[in-house]
Amino acid sequence: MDLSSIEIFLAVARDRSVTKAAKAVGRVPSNVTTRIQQLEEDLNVSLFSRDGKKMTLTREGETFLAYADRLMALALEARQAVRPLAPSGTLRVGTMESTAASRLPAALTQFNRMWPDVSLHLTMGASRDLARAVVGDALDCALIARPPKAMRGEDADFEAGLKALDMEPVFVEELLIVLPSGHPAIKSAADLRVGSIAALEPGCTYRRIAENWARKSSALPTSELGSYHAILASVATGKAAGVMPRSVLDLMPWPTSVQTHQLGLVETLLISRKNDHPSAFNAFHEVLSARKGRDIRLATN
Amino acid sequence: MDLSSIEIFLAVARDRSVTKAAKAVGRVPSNVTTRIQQLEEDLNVSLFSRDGKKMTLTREGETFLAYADRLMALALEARQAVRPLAPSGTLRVGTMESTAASRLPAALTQFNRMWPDVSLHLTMGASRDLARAVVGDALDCALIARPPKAMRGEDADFEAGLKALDMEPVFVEELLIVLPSGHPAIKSAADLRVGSIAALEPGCTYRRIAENWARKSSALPTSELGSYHAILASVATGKAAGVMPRSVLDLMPWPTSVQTHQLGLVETLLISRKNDHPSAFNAFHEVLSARKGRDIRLATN
DNA sequence: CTCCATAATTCCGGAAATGAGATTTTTTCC
DNA sequence: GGAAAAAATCTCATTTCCGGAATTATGGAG
Repeated sequence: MDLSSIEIFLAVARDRSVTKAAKAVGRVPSNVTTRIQQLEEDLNVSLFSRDGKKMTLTREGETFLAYADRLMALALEARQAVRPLAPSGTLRVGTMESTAASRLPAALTQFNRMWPDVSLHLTMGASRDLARAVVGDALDCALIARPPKAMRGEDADFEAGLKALDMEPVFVEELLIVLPSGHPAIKSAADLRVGSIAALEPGCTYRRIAENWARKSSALPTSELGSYHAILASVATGKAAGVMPRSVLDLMPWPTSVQTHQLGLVETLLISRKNDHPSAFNAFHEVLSARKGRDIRLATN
Repeated sequence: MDLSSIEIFLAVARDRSVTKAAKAVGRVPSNVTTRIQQLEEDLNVSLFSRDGKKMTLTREGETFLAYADRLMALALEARQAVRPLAPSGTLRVGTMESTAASRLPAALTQFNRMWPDVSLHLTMGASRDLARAVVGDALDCALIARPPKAMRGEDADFEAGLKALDMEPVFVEELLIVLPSGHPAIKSAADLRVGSIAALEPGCTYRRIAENWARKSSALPTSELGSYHAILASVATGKAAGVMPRSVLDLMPWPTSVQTHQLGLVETLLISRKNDHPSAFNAFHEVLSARKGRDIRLATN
């Protein structure tokens, strides 16, 4: 029994879907299928009942889920416990607005409980600026979104800066275009019936992805707003289409009255300077890694 | 982090030796070394201090040991918990005298605590007879010693019977010739200054191994006794050399006053009919497997 | 002090497990 | 009934893992 199998199991159990779980843990679906099958064979019990496309836990799966959670928690605790010098001092973490809203609350709570002696300094910003700050030692690490492969050529500086850094994927976000409530479904930016695209700062990767997508088939201007709440308010007026990951949208008070269009999946990376990993950073890294498959994914169906 | 690495870690931690741990978990020493190194790298901490040939736990190793134990226990509990139908009824287990004495007490206690509804029927006997009983459905499973490769040809019937069974190694025993207290050290059977070799029944694998060894350089008769206590008493008279695994000798009341000679390592196998694994058997199998690296090895140094 | 036996590590080749894609099958939704 | 989507299956390249041989290091005996 391998702890990575258990991580995969947890993801499938939560998402009730091989495909989604695969995205969440950064693997390919066929692989997830086989790992689950191996686990089932190893335990000699069927963990999921395959009702067509849905994967629902069997009764045995439910009981195993409880143990799986405890095993992961215990493994994390073990990792943290053997740290020779208890992390202390300050850790300067940079984060995107969206990650701060959706993913960090739980993780930071956990981290604080484990290492109360570390004082966390959170800085919000766009991916570009955060990366620069890490390179320039103004931050110890940051959570950023890297543009998808196809767009990497456009911002050579950014990419060059990343070369000097350690990077590790910790989350996967589904990036959305959010449309006003009455707006018809769209296939491409040409179908947009709004006056602008509402996004955050220019250095924001999500904004760049959206602009890149829009540019192909329309000439909409971008209107710059300060927060995701402001963006959604702007969408609510009917004048703009917003850009945000699903995890953020799911937190918002208007759950149903918006139409969305998928722009694709974007990884969130934890970046840090190579060979400069203070104990507090490693602890933070471990806490984030342990949450990989485990975060609440709110009402994806 | 892989649970098999943790099993290996536990073995090394207990034995303070890569070589012994390798035997205990049924692997080759180089492999054990690598797995420990991987674990250390993964945790980014040094678990053992290599003082020459000894492997002693570091302080971090000590704290990890506690977690390792809990992880293995939790994993076993998880396995047992998902069993769809709780084992019940009876399980007929055959065992060698030696295994019953040294290895089973702890395992059976644990098993009884977990599955009080299973009534265990223990039968003691020689490996040959036990194997026959399993084939003939007089037992559900048995713990036997298989002759080492070199001797397999001699008892074709026995080997043929095993072909029809599932086999899995669960323990490794160090087989010894036990000499009377004043007896000089020996290199081979030719150096023996006793009248006979004291062993159990003819079907006993340990006896056969000893006879095979003796035959090469002496013509000593075998005197057959009914129990290991009887054998040791016979050795104490100075007239015989006894045959028994170290784990049994270690349990005996005369710890120091005997001289021993190593005959080699012999695996203890759990055998069962193929495709005939009642729930209670699987539970028993899991309990034994989980103890692989964990049993108390008494004063090997 | 040197040689020898023992233990750990390193090195290397074959075997097994893993993961990514392509393909197939099944199900659900039009 | 057909199209879309999801899971399972298959294949292949890659990685990892394991066992055995060679190497290094240590402690003990002469």
